[in-house]
Amino acid sequence: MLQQTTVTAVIPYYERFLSLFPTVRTLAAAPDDKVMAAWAGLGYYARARNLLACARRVVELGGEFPADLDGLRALPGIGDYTAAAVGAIAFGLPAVPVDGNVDRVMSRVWAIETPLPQSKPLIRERAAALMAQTEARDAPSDTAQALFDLGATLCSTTSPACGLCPWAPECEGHRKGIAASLPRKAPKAVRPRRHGAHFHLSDAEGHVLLRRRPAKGLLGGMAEIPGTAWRAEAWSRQDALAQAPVTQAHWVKLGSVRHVFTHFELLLDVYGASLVTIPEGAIGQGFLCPAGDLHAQALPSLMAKCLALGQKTLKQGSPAADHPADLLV
DNA sequence: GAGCCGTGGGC
DNA sequence: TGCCCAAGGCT
Repeated sequence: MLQQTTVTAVIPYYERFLSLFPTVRTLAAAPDDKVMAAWAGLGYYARARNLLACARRVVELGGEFPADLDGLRALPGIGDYTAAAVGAIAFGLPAVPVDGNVDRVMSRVWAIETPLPQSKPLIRERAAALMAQTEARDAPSDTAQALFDLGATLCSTTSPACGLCPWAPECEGHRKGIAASLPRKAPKAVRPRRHGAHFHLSDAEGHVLLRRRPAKGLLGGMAEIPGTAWRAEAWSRQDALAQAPVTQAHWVKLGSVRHVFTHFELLLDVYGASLVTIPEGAIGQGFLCPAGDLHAQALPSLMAKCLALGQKTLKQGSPAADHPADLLV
C-alpha cells in the first residue's frame, strides 16, 4: 500500500484491509471483487491484484514468506525496493530499501548533482556502503526506518531542517549550500488532455447500471458507469449520446468531472437518465447495482465523482453533501 | 530505458 | 490554480 502513496492516505485502508483479511491465508481465499472493493479509492490498482496474487503464491509455498531477497523479489508486486524493505524490517537482512526518502538523503549527504534516475546506481552504492558499516549492519530494520524518517521529517523535500540534522556536519550538500536543490530530476513530459462522456442510468427502484473494466490496464478490474472512449477531441452532445446504453431516453447533462491521472488529464461529461425498467439490451455485459450496494463496489475515485452527480440528482431535496463519498454511503 | 499506472495533500 | 510529491512495479 505504501508504494508511491503517503502514510496518511494508507492508514485507514490498511486498518480496514487487515480487519477484512487478517492473515495471508484469508486474503488468498478472498474473492477478487472483495479485495478490489477494499482497495477502491487508493489508486494504482495493479498493487491490489499483485498483493492478492502474492498471497495466493505464498499459500502455495506453504503459508510462509521466503526469508531471502531473491525469494521475496520473485513474488508478484515485490521489486527491489519492497524485497529490501521486507528483508531488512521483517527478517533483519542487511539490505537497504532505496525509496524516494533514501534518494533524497543520499543525494544530499554526498552532494550528488547527477539528476535522477541516472544517479540511481550511485545512490544504491552509497546506501549499501552505509548498511555495511557495523552499527547499521547490526540493526538493519532500525537503519532503514531511520533513513525513512530522516527523509520524511528533517531532510524534507522543500525545506530541509539542516540546523536540526545530526548529519549536517558530514553533509556535502549542506556544506556546499545546495542541499535544498537536491536531488535533481530529469524534466517531466507534458500531460495531455482527454475527453469522454459517461452515462448514469437508473430505474424506478434506484438501481444503477454499472460495468466492469478489463482486468488489466488503466483502472483494471474496477467498476464504472458506461461511457465513451477517452480521446483527445471533445465529444459533442450528439456524438456522445449516440453511444449511450439506451438512445430512447431523456438524457440530461448532470455536469462535468475533471480528473488528473499520472500521465493524462481527463474531462468527462456526465449524462443522467431514469427509466421505469432498464431493458435487457441496455444492460449488455454490465449489471444493475442497488443504490445501497454502491459503496461495496470497486469504484475508483473518478467514478465515485460521476456517481455522485447522478445520485445527487436522484435525491433532489436532500441536503447536498460536500464529498463524493458522502453520497455513496 | 521509458511509458504506464491513481489519488490526495502541500505549497 | 497548477505543479510537485509520496515506503515503486511491470512491460
